[in-house]
Amino acid sequence: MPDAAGEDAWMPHRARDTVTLRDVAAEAGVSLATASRALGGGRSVAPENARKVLEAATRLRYTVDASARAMNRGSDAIALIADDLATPAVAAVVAAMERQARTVDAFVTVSSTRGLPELQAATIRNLAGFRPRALVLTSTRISQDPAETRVLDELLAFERNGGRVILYGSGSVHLPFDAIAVDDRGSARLMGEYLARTGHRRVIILAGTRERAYAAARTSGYVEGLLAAGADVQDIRIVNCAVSRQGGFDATAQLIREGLGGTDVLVAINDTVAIGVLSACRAAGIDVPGQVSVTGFDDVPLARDLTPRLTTVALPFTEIGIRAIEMAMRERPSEPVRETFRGTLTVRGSTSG
Amino acid sequence: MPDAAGEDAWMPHRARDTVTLRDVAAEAGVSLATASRALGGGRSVAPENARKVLEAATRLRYTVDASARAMNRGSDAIALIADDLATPAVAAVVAAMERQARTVDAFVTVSSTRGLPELQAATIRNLAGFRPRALVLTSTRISQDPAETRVLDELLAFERNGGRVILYGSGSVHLPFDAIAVDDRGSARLMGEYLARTGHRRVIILAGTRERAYAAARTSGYVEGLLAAGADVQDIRIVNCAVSRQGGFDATAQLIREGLGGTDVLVAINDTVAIGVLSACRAAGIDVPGQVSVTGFDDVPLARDLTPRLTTVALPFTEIGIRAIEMAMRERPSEPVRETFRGTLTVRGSTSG
DNA sequence: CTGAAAGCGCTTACAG
DNA sequence: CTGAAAGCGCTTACAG
Repeated sequence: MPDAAGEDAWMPHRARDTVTLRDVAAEAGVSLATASRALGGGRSVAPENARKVLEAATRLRYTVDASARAMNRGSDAIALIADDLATPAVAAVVAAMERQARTVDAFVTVSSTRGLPELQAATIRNLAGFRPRALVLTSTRISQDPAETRVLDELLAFERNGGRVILYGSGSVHLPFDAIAVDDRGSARLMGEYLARTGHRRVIILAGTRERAYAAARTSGYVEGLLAAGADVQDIRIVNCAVSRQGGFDATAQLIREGLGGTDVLVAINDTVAIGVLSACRAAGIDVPGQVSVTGFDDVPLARDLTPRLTTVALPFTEIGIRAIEMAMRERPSEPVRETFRGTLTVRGSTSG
Repeated sequence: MPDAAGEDAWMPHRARDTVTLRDVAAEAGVSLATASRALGGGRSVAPENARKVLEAATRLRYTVDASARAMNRGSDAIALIADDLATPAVAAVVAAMERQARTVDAFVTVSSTRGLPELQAATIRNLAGFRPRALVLTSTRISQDPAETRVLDELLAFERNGGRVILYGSGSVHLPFDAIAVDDRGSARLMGEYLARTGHRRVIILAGTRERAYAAARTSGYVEGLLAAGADVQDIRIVNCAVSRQGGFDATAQLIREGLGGTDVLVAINDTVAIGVLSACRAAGIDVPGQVSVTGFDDVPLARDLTPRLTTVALPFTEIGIRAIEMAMRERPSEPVRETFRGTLTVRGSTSG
């Protein structure tokens, strides 16, 4: 601590330079190397010395400088880049990642990009500067934007420099990185089959919008399942809507105005839309599931708290978060690994039958 | 690049060592120092050389090592620690912070702690290791937990080591750090006055729970305003509820079951609770604002999309985010600075009068 | 404007 | 098990 006035050491309330490993070593009466080993790897240090160092460290409130450490042994940070952190599904995955990371001495950092390719690329580049162990990218937005290739470039550059890249989401199937995917189609199919099996025949699918990566897959899955279990393609109607509570509300209100006719079920592209659907039904005095069933997809925490409780397809967010960390922590495999999760049909109160 | 087989340079698909500033300098035919200056400060470099360096850097896809840079000139990261990132109010502040940070070449990192003091302390410690420029802590949870003092200790230690600490939220008024506060009481008072002025006399306040730092202040403010504008204390009822959509829903459903009597308005502690209140009213066929008015607090983005649109107190989240960054970027003032924001009464469709 | 050199705070072969 | 020394990738006085 290069301090002109030695007196400063006695004035704990004055701002001072950071306490450094050198200070700890001095305080403990050992060499820098020993202090480092005692706090770091824990490799071969006399118990007596280890104790002295630990004590000195806590006495001095020493915190290792993560930058300096990262320069030598690599970072233990894992950076997640998502469109929007306030989405329940993303929040669930993040929570699981954080929990899992703690068990392997890693550290999760999150950033959001609103799904904008330029911002994604810039964020990757920024984060890459920290040389994190891995970058986990998840996006529900599809785009043919030229900026998209910049995203790919940045990812490749990061990997070339030794970082791990993990993709999560149904897009980007063709990219040369480890990936965690959700079998949206197969999962949605389970819902379609269940609905047709329980007598739902006239179906309206609130399919979201094309720029959502999962929209087409889920919609196809719904239709497939319905047909496979006996529904008639003539009785299935597909309606687009904004992917939000409000989008579900508006689309449903509109449908109600036009007349729901003999519709048996409103199948939403995800839980958030389904919540809007339920609100619109309630607002119009339509009983769910008495007059019409409603279903979602995701099983966000809120889904089981709604009235009625929402029948949906539960995605294993916790496992996904855990797996993402595991992939991030292991060496890069020779071939990209792709792991697919399927959802579980979760029947609750919003469907009849 | 210490590479045994020089041939590797010709095999772009093989993983290689990170490209370093030394490589850029060599490629540009200048010294390390000049390369550093051209990319870093921009201080005094011949235009010709600057161009060469920039070109070499992009050609080599060079990214500065943030750790190495941080060791020399300090980090440009600002770390936000919140209870829960998926809260709309927090999300709004984070978005504003990120945007503002970009304008000052800073970088926002976020972490969540579920409001648990142990996790808060551990997170502060972890992040402190990265020597970020500042730590912005926001928590809505109050606790007399002994672990709370560990939080304080970590914060002090971080500051002692030269970091900036910014608190945001109505708790922790007494702590010796720069703070951004919301005048919950004064803001709520505006709502109370408005309601009494527009003829609302029989009032039920859905006051949340005690462990929310802002609950008591807002409730007091509501009452104060109501009384100031002519309401009778006898006609004001305070009901606790969980601070969530479901909490608002349940409490309201219960009230409806007991009979709302001549209640003129249901005053929620925040918008999220108000959303639950609206749902419960809708479910019970109670017209808002025809039969009863409903109000919130925060003005989350969703508030204006509800049916009816929610009358609420708008908090200036964008300004708060901007201010937080500004405070984080400037030198520590000799005395802690405390800045208070007041909300704006925002009348929309959910109140009569 | 430029370069050689010292130094940021750590970790880790290397030789005891 | 331990310490002196080299080195991680940068930045920044210091002397031209």
